[in-house]
Amino acid sequence: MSPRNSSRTAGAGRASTDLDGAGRAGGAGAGVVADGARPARMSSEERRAQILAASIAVFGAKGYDGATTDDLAQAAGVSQAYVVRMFGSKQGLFMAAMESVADRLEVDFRAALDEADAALPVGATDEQRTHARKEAMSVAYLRLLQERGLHLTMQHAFLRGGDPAIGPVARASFGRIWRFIREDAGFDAEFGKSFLSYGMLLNTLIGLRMVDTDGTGEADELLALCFPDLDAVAGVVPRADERW
Amino acid sequence: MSPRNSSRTAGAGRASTDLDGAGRAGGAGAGVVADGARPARMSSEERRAQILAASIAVFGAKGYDGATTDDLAQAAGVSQAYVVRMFGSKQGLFMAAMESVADRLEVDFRAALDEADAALPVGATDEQRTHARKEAMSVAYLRLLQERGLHLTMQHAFLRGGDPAIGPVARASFGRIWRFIREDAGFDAEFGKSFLSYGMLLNTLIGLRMVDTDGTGEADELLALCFPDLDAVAGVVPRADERW
DNA sequence: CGTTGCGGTAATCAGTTGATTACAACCGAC
DNA sequence: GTCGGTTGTAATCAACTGATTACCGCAACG
Repeated sequence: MSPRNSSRTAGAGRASTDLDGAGRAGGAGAGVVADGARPARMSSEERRAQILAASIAVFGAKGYDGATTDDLAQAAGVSQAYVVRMFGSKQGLFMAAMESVADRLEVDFRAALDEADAALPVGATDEQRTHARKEAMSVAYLRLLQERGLHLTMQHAFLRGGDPAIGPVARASFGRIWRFIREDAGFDAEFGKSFLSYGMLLNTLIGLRMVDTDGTGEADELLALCFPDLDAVAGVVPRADERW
Repeated sequence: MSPRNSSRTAGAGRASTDLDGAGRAGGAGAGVVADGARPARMSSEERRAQILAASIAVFGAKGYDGATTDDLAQAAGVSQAYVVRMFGSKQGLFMAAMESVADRLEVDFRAALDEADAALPVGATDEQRTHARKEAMSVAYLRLLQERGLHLTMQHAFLRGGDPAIGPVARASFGRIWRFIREDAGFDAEFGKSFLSYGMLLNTLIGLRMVDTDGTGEADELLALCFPDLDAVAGVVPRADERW
């Protein structure tokens, strides 16, 4: 009966009425294009990446239960039916998103450590090296705030340990990060604990949208302690009024 | 048409997780009773407390979006319509639950500090006293694991900063705890930060249901570091297979 | 040329779910 | 004993949502 929620259909508008110019887009490039933009056909691999990125943003803002497959689809610019089919289910998409997040964390951490090593002056002590590497980890973690929703998607996943399907994936992701810190990076357990603690506190402050709520200043003393460069962060972090 | 989900009605549904003693005795009988038992009429104040306790357990396990008003009602042993009417809306109930959690945290922290002071040997140094008080905070926080769902309800609330109604309540609760640590308890900001960090990491591990998943042992080195008495905790914390 | 496969959507279904309404049982006060 | 405020419920509504189905259009290929 009802045409379903107005925007359940795919974003780019006119789909079926395509008859007109029907133009066609430059095949090869498959650019992101904006313009008056065509729906643009792309490889399923590209679409997959696009949907994953959009999902991370949306899941981060609304959580697993709070995000509808329609939200996800709209954010990615495709139809609701498509996301469901491509990932089998909303659950499948969430698990893929979480794995994507863990991948990204590992990649960025590894790169940060390599850079820290490369930037080390010749003849630096082990202690100096370790310190630089620890610092690099934190910086990398904060820099990832630019990846919309990454921290919060992770946080939402970490609350779903009781889900028979998602739980194992979430634990595995957490486990990977821990293993990276201990084995690949070679930090001691004590640092591992405090680094993760710090990370979870940051995630919490972000989830609370405390960075920015310039009003009350509930605990901006804590904010200042947690975010070395608060101003820089404030421009990137999700705002309180931004439902998403 | 359909009589709604079988258990949407109240029925003699078992009282929530909390022992029957629950909030305390007080009232004349108000037995929880089992038997063939009548639902038993109670004062709205008692009901309110009962629903709140049940809600903390359920919201902790399923989150705000994941918990249905029917889940909440069943856990409290009342009808779905009743919880909605008593708190106005599911949102209202969640906000009340979060405030209840913050109250409980503050009360227990305060009591723990008082006890620590009382237990201090005469002539103890300031440093000894501070150390004992810090230790008492952590112990109190872990002991609160017995309050089913408290940590996870908090954690869920901390992810809803973007909600126009819940966000302010969540931030206020967090702010209260921070203010308690800094002003009432008088700890320095550095401790405040590391205490909260530790707390958020604990909440994460609990949300992941990592305590217990005896299987993989993803990161039990970390668990051992975080939980001073892991065995004691394992009996209380929600298990992975326990959807709620 | 046709046909086969794939990217992609509209329409729709079936099950949920928060809220509302109307009504029932109970208890204390007068 | 009955009247009124409460405690509490069954039934239902209207909206939403994840998934499924059936279909469209393009491109490459033989």
